[in-house]
Amino acid sequence: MKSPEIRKAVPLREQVYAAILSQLRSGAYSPGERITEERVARDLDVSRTPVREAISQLHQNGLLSSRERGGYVVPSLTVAEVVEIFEVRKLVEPHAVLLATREFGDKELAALDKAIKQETKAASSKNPDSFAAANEGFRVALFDSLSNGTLTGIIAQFGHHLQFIRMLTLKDISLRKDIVKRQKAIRDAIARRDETAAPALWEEYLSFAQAALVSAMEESQ
Amino acid sequence: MKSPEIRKAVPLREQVYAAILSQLRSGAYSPGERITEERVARDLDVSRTPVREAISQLHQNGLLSSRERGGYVVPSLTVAEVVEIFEVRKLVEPHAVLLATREFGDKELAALDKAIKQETKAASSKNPDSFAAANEGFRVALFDSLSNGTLTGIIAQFGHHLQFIRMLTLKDISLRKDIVKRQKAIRDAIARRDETAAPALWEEYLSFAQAALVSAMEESQ
DNA sequence: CCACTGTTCTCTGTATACAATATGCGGAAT
DNA sequence: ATTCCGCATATTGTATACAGAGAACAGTGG
Repeated sequence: MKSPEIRKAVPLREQVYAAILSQLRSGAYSPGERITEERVARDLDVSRTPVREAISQLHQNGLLSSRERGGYVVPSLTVAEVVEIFEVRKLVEPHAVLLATREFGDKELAALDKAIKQETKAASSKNPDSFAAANEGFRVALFDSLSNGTLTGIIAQFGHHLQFIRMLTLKDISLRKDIVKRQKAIRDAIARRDETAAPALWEEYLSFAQAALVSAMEESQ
Repeated sequence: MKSPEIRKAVPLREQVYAAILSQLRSGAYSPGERITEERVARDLDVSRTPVREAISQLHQNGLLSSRERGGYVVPSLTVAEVVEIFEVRKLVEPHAVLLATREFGDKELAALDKAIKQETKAASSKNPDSFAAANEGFRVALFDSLSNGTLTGIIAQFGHHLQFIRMLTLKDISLRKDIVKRQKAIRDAIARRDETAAPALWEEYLSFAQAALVSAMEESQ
């Protein structure tokens, strides 16, 4: 028997996906800029084929806009679109939290606690990246293990967009602390199986996050 | 000036997508069967490249399941999954109907009427295909022109699944007539801008459709 | 100086070739 | 007879080659 190495070679297309995504988040491409397969392929020193597949998936996930006659461009998210996303999140995610209050056991609560601990640790850091990662970890811990797979799939889609827009607000340290406080309250409501409070708290949290995001976007104009 | 011909060549990948989809719906592939790129490519007499892209999109839309070590298989929809989908639809679509009551003008109502007329015509036909198409037309007329693009995108995703499961129930002619009656009532509620009745009627309709579907699936076991 | 047109160049869409890996079968050894 | 090993094959992943559509641009005629 071979040693328990990583038997699963990571497909190039996924590495390319991650690479483009990280470049998008870091702002290496500016909104409206055209993304060409050839250039990405040269930059990453792979052939066009995996690049093409990665770009296609990015597009399916809403992280790249398609041009009229083929090709893709970096999307620019408007305030109106952010509001749209949050409207839908408020429709869907509170119900997911309700499921969590019904379904979560010790293991899931522990995952939540772990994410909250990481957020707490990262809350005062100068660089918001680690907090953003912990924040995403909380989302995953909360939504990814629910029984309704269709629901988790849709919520995961929002996550793709969030990777983009989250960074706009998380520079503010007092805001981060507020987020952690709210998430702790939600965790406790889930722990005591409070089917009324937990979804309501999450909806409040969404409204709060939406307001912070919108004002941050309007300022940065 | 040139004549207004169709300047937009339909990409092969989209033709392939449509071809596979139609074969899936017609039951040419049985659930659990493996789909190989080469076979589809041979059948349609194109190269593997567009086939590969079409299959990838089918998978992203949930119409093909991925296997553990690469490859795809025809998914088999269980009753539990159908219930999941309808749970989420009931969460999202009534709100979309609410938007419709606020936003629809004469043009959108006319589109609804046209779809209802086509459904009426097809209601008594022996073969359910034309009714299924008209039913999808109603969905498009109702949901595709709303202001919240994120919402319409998510609802469109459900449509992909519906293409599969709709056929299970539409053989029943009296059921079709019931559907048309309900959709007329919803159209009227939207026309008189009844923001309470229209979403509620749509939710009832969903519960009704869900029940019909579940019992049809349990019978066909 | 402006408009038109032909050319060139860039980019995507599609095909094909090559590589790597799983899969299934058959034979040999115990 | 059964199990294990190895080989042949099937299938996906990646690279490269080729074709066609637009876009930019320069040159020419008005």
